[in-house]
Amino acid sequence: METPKIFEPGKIEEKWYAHWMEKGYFHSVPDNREPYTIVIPPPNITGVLHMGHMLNSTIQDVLIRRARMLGKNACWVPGTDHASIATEAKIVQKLKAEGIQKSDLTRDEFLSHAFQWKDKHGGIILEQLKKLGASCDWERTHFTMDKEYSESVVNVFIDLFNKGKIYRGVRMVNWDPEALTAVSDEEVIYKEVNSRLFYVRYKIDGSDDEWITIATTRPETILGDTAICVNPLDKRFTHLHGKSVIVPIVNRIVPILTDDYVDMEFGTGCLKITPAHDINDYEIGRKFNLASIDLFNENGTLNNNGLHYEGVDRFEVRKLIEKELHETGFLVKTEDHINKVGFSERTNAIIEPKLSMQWFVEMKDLAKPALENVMNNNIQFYPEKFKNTYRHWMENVKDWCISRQLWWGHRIPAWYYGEGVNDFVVALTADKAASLAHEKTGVVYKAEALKQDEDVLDTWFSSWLWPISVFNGLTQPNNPEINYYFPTNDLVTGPDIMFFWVARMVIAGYEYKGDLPFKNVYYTGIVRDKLGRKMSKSLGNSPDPIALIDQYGADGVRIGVLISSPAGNDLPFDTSQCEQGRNFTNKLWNVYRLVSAWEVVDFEQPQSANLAINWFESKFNKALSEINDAFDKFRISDALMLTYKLIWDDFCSWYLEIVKPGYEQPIDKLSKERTISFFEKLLILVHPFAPFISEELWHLIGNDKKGNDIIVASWPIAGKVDDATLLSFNQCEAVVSNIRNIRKQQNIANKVKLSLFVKSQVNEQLNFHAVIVKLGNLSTMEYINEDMKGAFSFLLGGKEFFIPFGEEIDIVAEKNKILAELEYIKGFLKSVQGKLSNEKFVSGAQSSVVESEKKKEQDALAKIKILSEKLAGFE
RNA sequence: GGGAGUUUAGCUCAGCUGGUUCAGAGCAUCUGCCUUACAAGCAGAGGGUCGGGGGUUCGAACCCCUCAACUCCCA
Repeated sequence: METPKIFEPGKIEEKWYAHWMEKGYFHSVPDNREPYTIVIPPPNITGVLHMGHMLNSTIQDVLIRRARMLGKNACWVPGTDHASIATEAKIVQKLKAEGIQKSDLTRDEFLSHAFQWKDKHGGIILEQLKKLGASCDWERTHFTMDKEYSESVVNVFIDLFNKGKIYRGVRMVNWDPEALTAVSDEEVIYKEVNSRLFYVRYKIDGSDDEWITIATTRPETILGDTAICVNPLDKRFTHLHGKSVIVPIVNRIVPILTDDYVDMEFGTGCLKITPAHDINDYEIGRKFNLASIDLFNENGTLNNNGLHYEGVDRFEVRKLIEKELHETGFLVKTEDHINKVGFSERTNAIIEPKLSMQWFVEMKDLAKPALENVMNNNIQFYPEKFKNTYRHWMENVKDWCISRQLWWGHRIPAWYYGEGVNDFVVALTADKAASLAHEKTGVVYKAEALKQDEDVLDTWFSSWLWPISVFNGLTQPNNPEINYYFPTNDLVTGPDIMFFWVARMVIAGYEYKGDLPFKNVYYTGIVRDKLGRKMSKSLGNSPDPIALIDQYGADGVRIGVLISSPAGNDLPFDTSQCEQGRNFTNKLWNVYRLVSAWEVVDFEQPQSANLAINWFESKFNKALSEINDAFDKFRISDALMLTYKLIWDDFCSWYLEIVKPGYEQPIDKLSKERTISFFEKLLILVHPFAPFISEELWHLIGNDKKGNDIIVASWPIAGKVDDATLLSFNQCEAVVSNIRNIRKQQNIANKVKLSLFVKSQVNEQLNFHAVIVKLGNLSTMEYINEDMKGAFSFLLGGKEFFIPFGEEIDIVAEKNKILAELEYIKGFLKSVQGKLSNEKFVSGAQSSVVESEKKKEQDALAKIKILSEKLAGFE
């Protein structure tokens, strides 16, 4: 059967993935090998695979596959995150489409809908990862709301509460009026928006016609003003200190305060204070003990403090109140203005700062070991620059609002026995709570009489336990698995969740295991499109990864996303990169086509082949050390590029071209064996990047019989490197290139055989004589002592090479070429001599540097001599 | 407003402690080849005042100052 010219990935991917699964290669159990563990950043169960996952997962798979080949017990734990806000929103939406309102359902009914949805759609993204070749230990798949996992989360809450690190209180929080929940500071995204600055005048209380003008971007909050404030140093307002103003529309009399928080340059230098709806105003309000007048309902409409605007949406009120202020003469003017507005990360609704009763984690003490151990590199960040960002956040860490007014998530284990603020206890079960309440109050409560907190916990309050809880490290402390796999080795994630997740996992690691959760954190960049835009659903600029895999093959896509994505750098993605990846797999395929077609006959190995084998042995070993080094430094793209060049340039373009016999000629046994053995090793190196084709070819070249698979083949050990061989091969390459160059310039067809003459002081053959003859397509290659006239020539390593002119030769062009070269060398000599004649250089520079300059001078002089003689030869 | 980072070929990036023919790689481009594994290929070539300016040094892509542009984080 004819082997197709083009590699067809679709045919083999499923086959090998099923084979690997069947053999259980992905599954890990603790043994006496060294563990190598990665926990996947669990994607949202609502998610479908996007390019960010592709990048992230490919990197993890590369690391895992290489570790497996290095003989480690590789364990990549997959799973999904319940993603409370995103998922709840999705389910609410879905129910709405079916004509069901969330408010019509009980909590239990809603949750049953949610779990049904999860069971049906929750695993899509994991199935997609399989197409990519991800070698996750699927038997270990976890979900952040699994029974045992949930137990860990709730217990951690109880534990932190008992340690006094969790408290409940009324604070200014970020309110998402669409999701109807509080969110953490990290879930607010500030964006610049075009808005307007409204100048509104307030009448000074007790005056006839004296006014003060404030500037605000939020005129609708005027109804909640309880003061206005100026800078104490602002001379414009000194005469008003201690007076009061009348707030328009509500006609409330509020004081004029002074505080240096107020920026004299901004607006009018006079600020209205609405403590209920702005974090800074809130602080000022606390300082001056001002009343907070809450204006908004949970959904962003105005409440009964909004007077005639009650029930109207906050942005609608902004328009209406502008009109009213204008008509009543309070609005002085408006200006266009750019300001930063907070948006909800999940719903994109504009966040409303709102006072509310929530649960918080006190972060300050918890953060200490987490900061320390990153700063001292116990946990290493790649790239290191992210340490700065991390430190900045940790040093200014704020308390973490962890309660969410949602149903989908881990319900807060607080039980209320009364109406008072402190009438609650925290416990795992109602029974336990009842007895605690009894202890606390002396009153006997029935478990059924207690009311559990309605709120659930922030998703990240469960994700931060991920590296511990996927091994049940909290529910079964010191079980063999947690002891074996934890701390995990590497974490691969995006810098965008450094605070949400990475920092908090580090905190949890130290708090609950007294140890780091992972040793290295590799931050990937953001995948962007050709135009540099972030890939997103709304822009529609994100290619469908599965479609890409269908088009280019999983291996091609993996190479495509890795080929230019150094750690921490954004990846400007273009499908042409997948094309490059696919072309590379095709190249590998054709190596197989070539080598497999060689017919072996027993004859003596040609010298050129022998030389090539010796050279490639060294070349391979050298490249292998470089590749290992790149991996050790998490320079994955470099490792790939080194592998790519080793295969394409060194192996295919040089080695195979030397070894390969002429058309329909047989090959000797030894050369074929050695070639296949090199190819095997190269396939191993390429396997982490291109698992499917490497497995396929591994079997096609005969490893079927041995019954082993490349996925568990041993990573090669770098052997001896003979530098002298590498050096002389470089020379050989240069000679061949020069010959080809002359062919090209003179339009001499490749088929035409040439003669090459080498003039050399020492009368010995070049090391790679036979190789040059073969690749240069030479009829003869001879050594001479005299210059040759009537020939093209080039200089290399102190030797002069001549190719006699054939017929139609352009003498003038040849002469000009030599002249140009001479010119260049003379310039070079001048700069070298300039250095050497500079006394400061000779005395100041290291002697080795001076020596090398002297050597350069000698070489240049010799070259000039040769070129001048050559030129004379044309006369 | 505060902080961090980036700027090297058309694009994406390497370039270590300032010193070797150090200005590099891949892709893209151009030229010639359907040569017998691969045209998804082969061979060859061109292309950069290292963001601008100043300084330190015998010597600067690299160190210092300054200006500019961009990116990210925080408020």
